[in-house]
Amino acid sequence: MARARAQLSTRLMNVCLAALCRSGSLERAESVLIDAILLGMPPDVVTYNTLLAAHCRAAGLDAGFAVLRRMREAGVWPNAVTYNSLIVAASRVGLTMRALDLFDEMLRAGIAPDAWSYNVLMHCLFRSGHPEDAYRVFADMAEKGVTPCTTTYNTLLDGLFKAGHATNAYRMFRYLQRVGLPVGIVTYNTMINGLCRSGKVGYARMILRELGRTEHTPNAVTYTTVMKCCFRYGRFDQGLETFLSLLEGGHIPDVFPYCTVISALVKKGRVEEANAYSELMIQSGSRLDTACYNTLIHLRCQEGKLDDAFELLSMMEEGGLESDEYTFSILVNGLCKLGHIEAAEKQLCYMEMRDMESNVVAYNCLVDALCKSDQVDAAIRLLHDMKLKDDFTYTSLVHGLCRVGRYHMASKFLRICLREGNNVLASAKRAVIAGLRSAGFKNDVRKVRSALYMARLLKS
DNA sequence: CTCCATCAAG
Repeated sequence: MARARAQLSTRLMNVCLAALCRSGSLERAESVLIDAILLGMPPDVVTYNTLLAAHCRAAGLDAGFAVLRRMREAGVWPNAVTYNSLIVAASRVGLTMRALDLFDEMLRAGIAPDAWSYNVLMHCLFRSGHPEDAYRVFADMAEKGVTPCTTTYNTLLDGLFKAGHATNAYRMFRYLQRVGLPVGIVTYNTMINGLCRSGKVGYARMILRELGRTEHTPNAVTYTTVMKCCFRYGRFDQGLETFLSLLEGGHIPDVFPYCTVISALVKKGRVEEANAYSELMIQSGSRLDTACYNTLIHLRCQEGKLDDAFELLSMMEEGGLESDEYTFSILVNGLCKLGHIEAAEKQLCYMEMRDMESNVVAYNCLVDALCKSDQVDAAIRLLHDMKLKDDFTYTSLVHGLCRVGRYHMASKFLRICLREGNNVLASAKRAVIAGLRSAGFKNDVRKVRSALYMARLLKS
């Protein structure tokens, strides 16, 4: 009887704890735990799992491990949910090997992975660019007799699209429908998004129409996906209408639609409307994350209000949000466009100090700005600092070199670029060939042509 | 009662 009462109160405490964790009051959740122990309510595995997931979200994987130690000290054994949360935390920061190790550790500890374990592992492998391993996990799941759920299929479909297998994803979707496997609104959203991004707009429209004939209700994600698709394919007014129809439906519970429409407006130079929707987003009461701030900073830069942009940056950092590679590329781009090349270089230095995983876009902005202001040699020097270069890097550089008449150097970089497996825009290729020809470098024209031919062969 | 999937930012 006393035991039953203790279990009931533990359950109540867990509900309370989960609510506090959800609202971000981790400290209060911890003090509730202390009070509960003092009052004789023993924490159980759910209590610790709740705290573990919250700590992982707030402070990362190591904070999660600290909770794992605490639960072991309290004599509470971790279960599949515990490991699932840790795997997610590892996956979130790109620690794929760590996630795989945790999965193995779970097996060694005699804890049977559930569908969620397989789902999170699959997702981790897809997002780290290992689709083949993800498919293997899916096969392994079936072999171990764990039934895939909606999330499993949704993860798989999205992964197929992201790995460039749109046709396979489409077939898989039809298969799921045919055999009556779970297909929900997330599945439809995944399909519409994937088809759009892989250029199969007609198919995307077909799936959207099909969605309208089902009992599933399109949600904010559906609207955002459709909007983005419109903006992508130049149907600006249609995209804006989609946003407005979502707005008419009442309160938008999500920042995604706002960010989508604001950046589309900024790109069009319609900053007044962008400002109006920024206000709505801020007033909507949703918590602004780094992407929201980045969108707003981009808007300020585009307006030429650099002081306001940097003020937003400090607001964001004071709010406990970290700037990311998007923030830096937006700032570098904004500074360059307003002629503050040195300040842009300073931002790149900050970025180097932060040791961010991807800085190629920020570098590209500066390379492009240097090339456009005829400081091609400075751009070439900058290229040496870049760990990774892409098509944009070389397109800017090749165009820049052609503009100042250095066609030989341009052809040299074009060939380096092709050798590295990169490419440049067709306009840059034409500029090089036309330039070489006009300068009478017949030999170079031949070399460039054969390099382009080789690159095409290797592609197919 | 606790853990996963779809949409936004250059």
